[in-house]
Amino acid sequence: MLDPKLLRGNLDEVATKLARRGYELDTNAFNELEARRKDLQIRTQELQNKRNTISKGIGKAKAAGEDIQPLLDEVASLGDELKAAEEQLKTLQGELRELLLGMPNLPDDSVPDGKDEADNREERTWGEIPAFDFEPKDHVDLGEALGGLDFAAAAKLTGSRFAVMHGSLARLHRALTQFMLDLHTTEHGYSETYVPYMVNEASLYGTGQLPKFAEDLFRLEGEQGWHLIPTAEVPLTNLLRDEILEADRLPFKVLAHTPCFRSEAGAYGKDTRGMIRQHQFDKVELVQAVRAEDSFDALEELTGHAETVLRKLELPYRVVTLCTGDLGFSSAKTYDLEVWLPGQNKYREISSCSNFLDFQARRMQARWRNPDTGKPELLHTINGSGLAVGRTLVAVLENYQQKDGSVRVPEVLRPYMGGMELIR
RNA sequence: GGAGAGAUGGCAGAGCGGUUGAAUGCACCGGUCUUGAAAACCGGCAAGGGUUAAUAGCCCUUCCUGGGUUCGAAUCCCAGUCUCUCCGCCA
Repeated sequence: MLDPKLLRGNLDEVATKLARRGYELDTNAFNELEARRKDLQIRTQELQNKRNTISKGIGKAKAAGEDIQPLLDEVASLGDELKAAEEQLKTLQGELRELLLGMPNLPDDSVPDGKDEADNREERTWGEIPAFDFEPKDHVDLGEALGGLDFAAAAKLTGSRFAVMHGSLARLHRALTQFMLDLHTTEHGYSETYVPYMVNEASLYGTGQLPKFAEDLFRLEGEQGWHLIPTAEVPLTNLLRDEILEADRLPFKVLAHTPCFRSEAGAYGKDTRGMIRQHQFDKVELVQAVRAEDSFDALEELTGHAETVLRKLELPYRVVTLCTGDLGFSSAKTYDLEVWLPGQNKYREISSCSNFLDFQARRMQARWRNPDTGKPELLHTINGSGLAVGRTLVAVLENYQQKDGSVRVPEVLRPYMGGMELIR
């Protein structure tokens, strides 16, 4: 959520920045709504003040044994007007809040303008794109031939966009997860965390999935309003909701390995083959919360942590800065890590690292106490995948494949695979 | 699932329908004392919002959440959430 004070004071500037990402802010409508809010709020609070003053007077008069009837008469006339004003104010503030909750974050100045992923800016590439002396297969052909990937079984058990893994590939999936967890906890300073895979609506409002993106989520039946998590970002970041951290707890760095559940509404026909786009996939998620002035450094650092996974796995990748049109709702700046997939002959997203500034923190009142002032200040939140496990498995299969259809095991994974060097 | 108890400031813990945003203790911050520290003593110390140039004043809201009663609710009523204890069931 954007700072309401920023909107009041710099509306045109905010509108200009929002326009960069294709969000049209009706400044006249906002101004009109805001003017009404101001009037109504001032009037309501005046009435409340009057009522409070008289009521206290009644208490005193009664204690002194005086006649309270004149005071009762005076306050009686207030009643209806106050009630009406309070109700109107509540409605109006609800409208303003809805508007604010539906407004995306402002893109950082360093974010390139653009319409879609074609306008993203490549920052750097790493690794050699492998040259094969045979026609490389994609992960589906490789996995099915190895007997480790079974999409037909998954379709029978559940439906499309699910996977069943067997044997060495299932183990490779687990090995990748363990490798990532160990790397980030021992070398990058994240605290391993176990979280619920279902969250309530307040948590989803906090990170920005609600109210606008309900159709992307799986909602469970029942009164509670629980949803399956689309990413561990939701439970991890919401650990800080309604909290005030002491300064010595910063930077706050946590990580979790969880399954992620996405309805993929609106993705019909997209990436229908294989494991690229599933309703359920595993991910190791990195989350940081830091002081405002540290957040862009933290974004670089966290992106580097995700890159380290790819480097240690020796998978070629590139880093792109998402353009304004491709930027996620809550993010001010996002780097995508795209891994090279020989089966598709292109780079595909495998991690997304974002700085949300105080956008999420304001929604969830996540603060830290500045010892210099003694006052709470909003945190800045940063997160990124480190990495999406399923897509990493795809990348390993396709980049490490051999002519005979076997797959070499990356060096760093061998300890997690009981020393196995080759999957055949 | 059944029965009972509870939810108050960073923590512990008082609180009669009326000058209670809330006693007291601990923690924390500042000061006095001290070579320094501790102790002792003095003072300060919730959050969110509005107004405003203001991080100054003033005002509003908040004692789990949402309704209600009342001139006035932390205190009374209703519904819900969560925690604890006992019983049942269970990985």
